[in-house]
Amino acid sequence: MVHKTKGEERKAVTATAERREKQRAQLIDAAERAIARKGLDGLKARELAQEIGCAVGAIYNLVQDMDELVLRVGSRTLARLDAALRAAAPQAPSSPEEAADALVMVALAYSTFARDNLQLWRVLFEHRMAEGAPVPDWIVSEQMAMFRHILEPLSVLVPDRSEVERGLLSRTLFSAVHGVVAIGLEEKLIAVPRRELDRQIEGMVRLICRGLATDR
Amino acid sequence: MVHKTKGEERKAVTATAERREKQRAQLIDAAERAIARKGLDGLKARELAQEIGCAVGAIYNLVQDMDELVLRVGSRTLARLDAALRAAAPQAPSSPEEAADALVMVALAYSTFARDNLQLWRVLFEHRMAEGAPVPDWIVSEQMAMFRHILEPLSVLVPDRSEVERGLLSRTLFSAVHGVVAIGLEEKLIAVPRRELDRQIEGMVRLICRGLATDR
DNA sequence: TCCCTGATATGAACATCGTTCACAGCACAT
DNA sequence: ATGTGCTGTGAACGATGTTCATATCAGGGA
Repeated sequence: MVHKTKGEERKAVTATAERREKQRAQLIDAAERAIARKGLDGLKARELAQEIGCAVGAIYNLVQDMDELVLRVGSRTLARLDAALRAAAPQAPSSPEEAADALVMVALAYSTFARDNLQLWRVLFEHRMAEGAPVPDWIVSEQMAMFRHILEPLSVLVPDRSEVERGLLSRTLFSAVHGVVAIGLEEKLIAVPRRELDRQIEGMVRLICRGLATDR
Repeated sequence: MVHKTKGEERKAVTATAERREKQRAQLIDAAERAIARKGLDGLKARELAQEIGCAVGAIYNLVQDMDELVLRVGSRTLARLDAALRAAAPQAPSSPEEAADALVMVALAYSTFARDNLQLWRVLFEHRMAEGAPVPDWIVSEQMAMFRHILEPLSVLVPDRSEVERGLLSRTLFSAVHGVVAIGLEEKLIAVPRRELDRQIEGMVRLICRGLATDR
């Protein structure tokens, strides 16, 4: 086939690429299950190959790296987390009190999600790119999207502050809640019972909200 | 040597054990340097062996595991962190205002330490025990000791709350600051400049302190 | 219908880990 | 001097991610 038109190429590509896309989905599914069950270190190329029924080498036709695979699983997790946070505070608050409630709800939803998806959630923060770390930009934008769930109630709570100020604040608030959850679920320390953890989270968020609302 | 007295045994042991202890210190030094320079993944048994001038197998006479080595490095880091936090708030505060200042100082010292010892600091939280994870109890007690730097000012700030309540609060406060620092230093997201990070930390701690002080 | 060619799948091979182990050498008591 | 128990040695082992020569296949032209 010396001469190959665009159309022929596309047809040929779509024919095989369909299978490929399906198998790629299977691969990500398998990887997701493996991580959820055995953690990030439990992800083995050979096990995945066996599970989706192909040779080890074939994986590298579906995905460039193991890193890319982890990233794609992370993307799914991030999407589910986003949905969970959205469900926690469906409509925009119309008063500072509602805003505070919304922030508490989002924070507790975050805690619940992390607990229910412990291993997958950990991957979002544990995983580090190898060496030169050319972080894909779609990851960055996905991360930013998560702050939105905090940014909206925050805009109701402190409407007088500047946009960038609220951006920083939302990031700080998210990070604080994340820290409490992360260390609370860390079994290296004495585990905190769920009730207490949720109580601490709510208390902290309310303290910050009250402080923000009554700020000079 | 059918019969060996206690004295003989001790003498024999101390003779070789002295070298061993010295070499073990060298090993931990080398591991610390390696981690500080190249991160936890840059810690290789063969490189360590070459650096301290022994065979790979000899490492396992000085240390049971690579895990134990990481733990020992972590212990050192924790000790330095403890010293840094102690230096940040030397004397016990005598008023709620001083207590709040002390907490801010400790939080900023934490941020500074994390920034200046990024890789070593990360190991404290990244590292996970293999499988059955029999976490050594000296690690736990060392971790608890860190909360003390927060617990003391907190006792001045909210002297009416119960002991256990303050314990939980100190843990929560630590976790919140840790979260802000951890995500702030994460290069997977857009890096936050140091000034802004410190400002956010101070702002958050002051908000929480004010909320605690004026709590009904 | 029958190749022939370019893409794809295969799994053995490779590099690199942590860890183990049979063996050599050494220090020291006898 | 001599044997004996400890200790250092580095080759070997078992995993692991990744690559690559080779086999297989799909599908379009005579």
